[in-house]
Amino acid sequence: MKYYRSFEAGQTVIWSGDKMDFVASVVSGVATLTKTMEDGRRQMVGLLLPSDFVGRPGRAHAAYDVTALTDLVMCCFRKAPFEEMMNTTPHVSQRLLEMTLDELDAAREWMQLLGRKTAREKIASLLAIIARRDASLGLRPAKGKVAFDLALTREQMSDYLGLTLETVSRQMSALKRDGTIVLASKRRIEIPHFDALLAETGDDNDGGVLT
Amino acid sequence: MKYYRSFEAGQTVIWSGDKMDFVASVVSGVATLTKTMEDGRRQMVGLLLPSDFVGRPGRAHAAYDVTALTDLVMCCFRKAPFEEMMNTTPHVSQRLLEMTLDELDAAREWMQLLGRKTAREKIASLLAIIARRDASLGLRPAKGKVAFDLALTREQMSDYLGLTLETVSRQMSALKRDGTIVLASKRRIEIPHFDALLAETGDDNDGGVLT
DNA sequence: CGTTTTCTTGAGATGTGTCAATCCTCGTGG
DNA sequence: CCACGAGGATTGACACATCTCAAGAAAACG
Repeated sequence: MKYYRSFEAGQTVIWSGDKMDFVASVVSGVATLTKTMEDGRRQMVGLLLPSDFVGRPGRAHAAYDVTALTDLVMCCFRKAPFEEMMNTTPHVSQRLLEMTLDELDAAREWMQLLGRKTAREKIASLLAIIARRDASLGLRPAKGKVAFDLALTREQMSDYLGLTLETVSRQMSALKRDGTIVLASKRRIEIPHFDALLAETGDDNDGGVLT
Repeated sequence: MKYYRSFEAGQTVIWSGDKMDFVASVVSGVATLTKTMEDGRRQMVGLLLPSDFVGRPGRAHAAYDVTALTDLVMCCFRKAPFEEMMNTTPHVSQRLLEMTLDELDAAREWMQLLGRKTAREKIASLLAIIARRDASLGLRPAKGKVAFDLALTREQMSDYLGLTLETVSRQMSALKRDGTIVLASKRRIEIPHFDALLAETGDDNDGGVLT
C-alpha cells in the first residue's frame, strides 16, 4: 500500500492524461506541475517541495505533467486503500483539506503575479517566494545574508512566470546590475537586503501582519 | 448559527483584511473574489456561482475582496459552530475537500490562461467557461444555439483576464466581426457554433475525452 | 578537450497598454 | 415625452514592454 519511488533530476514522474493509481507526497527534492498546450506553450502550475501532496483522490488520470527538478524521492500510496483510509480516519481528509486550501491561496497569489505584475516584479516575487519556502523548511540561518541555490533553469523560471527565457535573463541581469541580487554563479543567488527585494515585488509589504 | 444575507448588484460583501467570523455559500447570484495591489491594479481570482463556497475554516480575516456582481443571496454559518460541525461530521470536510480540489483545478487552468494565452484566446476561453458553467447549472437548453447574458462588465472581464478593458473591447469586436459571436446587445451573447468558439480558446479540444 | 546545454545580449517586430475622444444605453427628472 | 446625465462601451493614434530571431559566451559533461 505504501512505497517509495526515486527519480533523477529531469525525469518525468507522470504525463498529463496517464493513468495514475496512486497519490503521493514529496519526501525530498523538488518537482513541478505543468500544463502544456498543443503548440508547445507551457505554464507551470505547481512547485512541489518536501511534504507537498500530489494526486487527487477520486480521479483516475493525471491532470498535469509532473517532473523532477532535482533528484526526487516520493512516498506513494495506492489510491484505493488511501481512499478507504480517508473514509475511516476523518483526520486525514481534514489535514488534506488544510493543505489544499493553502495551495489554493498560493495559486491565487500566483494568478495575481501572472495577470498583473511586470516582468521585473515577477522575477523579484519568484526569488522572494523561493527564499521564504526554503527558509520555512529550516534551510536558512534566521539572520544574516539570505542566499540560496536556484533549482530552476531560466527556462523553468519562464514557465513559472509566464515569460520567455530571454526576458527572465534580461531581468535577472537588471536586478544584478541594480545590486538587488548578487549572482555568485548562474544558479547561486545572494540577496544583500531582503527588504530591497521585497520592495521590487509590487506586493503590499507593510500591511502583511494584520492585527 | 445559520442565516441568510442579501446584497445588491455592485455591493461589497467584505473587504480583504476585514474580520470574517463566518463562512458562506452562494444561494443565488454571482460574486467575485479579487486581489488589489497598492497602486490599484486588480486581478480577479475567483468567480462564485450558486453552490460555491466562500471563506476558510481556521482563518479569522478575509484574504480577498468579495463583491456582488448581480443581486446576491448568501447562506452564512458562524465560523465557530461550523468548525465544530467539521469535527463531528466527517462527511462535511470530505465534501469541502472535493469542492476545494475542484477550485484548485479551475485556478490552475486560469493560471495557464493568464500566463500563456493571447488576448483573443483569453476572451474566447472566458466566454466558453461562462457558457459551460451556466449550462451545468441547468440554465441551458441542451441543444440549439448557445446564448447567455454576461454578468460581467468589460472592466470586470479585464480583471478576470489580466487585460485592459480596451483590449477586451477590441477583441470582443474582432470576434463579432469574424462571426464567432453575435452581440444581441452589449451584454447578450449568442454563439452560433460553439465548436468555432472552442477552436479559438487555444485549448486541446479533441483529446478531452481520454480513454 | 570537444560537445551540448544553458545563459546572455542585441536588434527589430508586435501585441497589448495608455491616453483621449466619441458613442451607446438607460434611467431620471423636468 | 424628451432632454439630460452618467456609466459603460467603442475606437483611434501612439507608446512601450515583452517576444522573436539570431549570434555568441559561459558552464556542464562525457
